[in-house]
Amino acid sequence: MDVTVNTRKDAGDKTTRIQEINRRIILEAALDVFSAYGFRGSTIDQISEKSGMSKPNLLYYFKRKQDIYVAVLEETLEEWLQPLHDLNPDGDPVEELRRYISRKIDMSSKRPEASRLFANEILHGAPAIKSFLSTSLKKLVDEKAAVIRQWVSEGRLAPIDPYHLIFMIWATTQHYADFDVQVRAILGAQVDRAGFAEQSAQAVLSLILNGIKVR
Amino acid sequence: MDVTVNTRKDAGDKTTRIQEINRRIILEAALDVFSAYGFRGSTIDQISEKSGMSKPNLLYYFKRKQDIYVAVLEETLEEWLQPLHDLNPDGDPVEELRRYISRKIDMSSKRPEASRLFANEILHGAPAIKSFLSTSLKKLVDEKAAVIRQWVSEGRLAPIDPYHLIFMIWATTQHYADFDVQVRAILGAQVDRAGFAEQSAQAVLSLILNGIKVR
DNA sequence: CGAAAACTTGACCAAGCGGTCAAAAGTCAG
DNA sequence: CTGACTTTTGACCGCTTGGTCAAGTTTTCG
Repeated sequence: MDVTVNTRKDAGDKTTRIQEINRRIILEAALDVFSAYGFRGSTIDQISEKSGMSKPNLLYYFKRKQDIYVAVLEETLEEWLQPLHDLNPDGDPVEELRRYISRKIDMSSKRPEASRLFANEILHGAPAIKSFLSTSLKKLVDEKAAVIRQWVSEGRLAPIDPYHLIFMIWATTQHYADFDVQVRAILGAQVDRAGFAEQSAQAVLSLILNGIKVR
Repeated sequence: MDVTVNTRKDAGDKTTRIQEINRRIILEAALDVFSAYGFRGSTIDQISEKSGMSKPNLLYYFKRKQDIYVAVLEETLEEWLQPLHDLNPDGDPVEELRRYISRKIDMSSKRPEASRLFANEILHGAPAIKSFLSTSLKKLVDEKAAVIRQWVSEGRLAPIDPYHLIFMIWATTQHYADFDVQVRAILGAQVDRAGFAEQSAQAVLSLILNGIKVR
């Protein structure tokens, strides 16, 4: 089981209208279920129930449980990496990173299931996306790390290893989604108050940006 | 299933020498297995194989799979929180935080299984330790957050919300353990080179400490 | 309309897995 | 040594779960 992030639609098997709709429904239900319980912890029955579809019917659209899982991952991956893609070498370093961090936090708060899905997958050795990580993802990160390194060498950012900076941004921005129950246990009801997301964003932003600003 | 972090040894049932030894063996094997596959993803057979013990024998020491899981969590929790416990209100703020971060990174690099065990548990809603999180852990964090807040109000640290600071320290220090495969996919072999742990520690330390130093 | 294709489902199967049990093997105090 | 105990195990059970299948229903399109 491994993802190549292909653009589907192999050969000439056309997808019908019903297929389009039902795949959508299944993948949405599957994201919820897989992100909550992990691959092994989720059952096809849960997904079929959540999608209001009989199990054999669900298996009609995706031959195996793994196929659903891989499809969900594939679907969400691109969206998840878009902000990093958009990091602009020609922009202002601090402003670019601020925007990157903000978008990551925004995504984590609006689609925590996606964040947890990846967290779980990677936590358990990334069996389904290992090759993706060491090809496409590595390439993207190498590219953006070079940009950051360039900024540093031009004296527009405090000296910091670009890879570690990226890891730290990932870690901090996804923490609130992945470890939500822990954050809730400690902060209680205020997590649900309006403005909490902004407040967290502000804390993360100020700490990281302070750490990388030239002084 | 829920942990109260009790000190075991209920009533007067004495533990024999053999019990002592075998429980140890089982818990060690269980940590490996559970941290790699999660609760649902692990099987009693895996644990019994890893511990070189027959399944019924293993069940002789722990009646149910959950009991093993809870015991492992319980065992590791205290150790895991020790560094935060040791944060000294009377020490130098920056020095205290440097020591805290260093110890967390050290633990993550030396016992990544423990880190992953918790990460997985929390990621999936902390079914076994939810009550612990909102009692003991909350109490500890509240206490230490007050210390940090005090430091800030005395002008010995840059103004930052202490809770978010703690979350960020957790996020960054545990990232290298929890998302090891991703880090490896991107950085390749250098992860195994001597000094990598120190290099990561340095990056995390410099960024966070820069962010909280008064200037 | 009518038939081919697409879609849906109840019933079913085999493997995996948590857990039991009774009986055998080992340990240890008196 | 012996008998009470602790420990160990092979065989087994029932439930869950991924996946199949044949037969039915609906959609599509000439």
